[in-house]
Amino acid sequence: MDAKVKTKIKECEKIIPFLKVVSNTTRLKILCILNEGERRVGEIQQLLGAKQSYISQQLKYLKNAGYLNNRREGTQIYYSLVDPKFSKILKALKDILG
Amino acid sequence: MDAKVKTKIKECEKIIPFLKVVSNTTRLKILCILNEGERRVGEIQQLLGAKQSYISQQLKYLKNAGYLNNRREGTQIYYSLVDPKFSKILKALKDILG
DNA sequence: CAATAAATTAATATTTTCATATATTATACA
DNA sequence: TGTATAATATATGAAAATATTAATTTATTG
Repeated sequence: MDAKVKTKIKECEKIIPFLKVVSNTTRLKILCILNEGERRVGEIQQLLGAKQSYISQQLKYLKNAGYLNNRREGTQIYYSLVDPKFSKILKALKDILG
Repeated sequence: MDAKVKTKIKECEKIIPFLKVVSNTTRLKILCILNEGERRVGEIQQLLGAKQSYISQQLKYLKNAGYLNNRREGTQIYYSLVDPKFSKILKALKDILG
C-alpha cells in the first residue's frame, strides 16, 4: 500500500540537487542568460546588476556543480552551458506553470 | 541585442516562487506523497519520519502558498493537492534530468 | 609597472530549517 | 457534564545554511 508512495519519494529525491541549484534567483538567471549563448563575467554582471564578487561566486558554484564551462580570452573569462538540457527544463516549467 | 536576454530573464523570475517551494526536501516529498492521493497528517509524518510540528509547519506553508487543500474528519485532518499539475512537473523533470 | 577583469577570502546579514514546548480541537467515556 | 486522550496547530527561538558586501589577490595586457 505504501510501497508505491515510498518508491515515488525515492524518485523525488533524485531531483533535489537540481532544484537547490536553480532555486537561487541569481543562479537561475545566470543559467537563463547562458542558455542564450556564451557570455563574459562582466556582461552577466551588467545584465543582473549585481556585485562582481557575488556573480563570480555563483559562477564558481555552477561550474563546480557541473553546469558551466569557461574559457579565458585575454583578461576576460567566458562562461557557457555544459549541456543545453536546461533549455528544455525552462520550457517545460514555463509551459506547465503558465 | 540584450533585449531578448532581458525578456528571458523576466520570464525566469516567474518560476522562482515555485522553485523555492520545491527546493526543500520535506516540502517536495509532501507534494510527491499527495500527488498519489489524499493523506492525513499522521500518515505523511510516518512516511517521512519527521517531527510532527515540522510536518505541520510545512503543510501550512504549502497551503498558504496555494498548493494544498485540507478537510477535517474528527480529530484528523486530510490534505490533498489543489492542482494535479505538480504531477506533470515531476514527470518532466525526471524525464529531462534522466 | 599601471590598468582591467575576474577570483578569492573573510566578515556580516538574512533566511531557512528544525526542535521544543505549548495550545487547540474533537472525541470518548467515567 | 468534565476530564483524559489523540491528532494537529502554533509560537518561539537556536542552529545551520545562504546570500551579500567589502577588501584583497591573481592574472593578463599594453
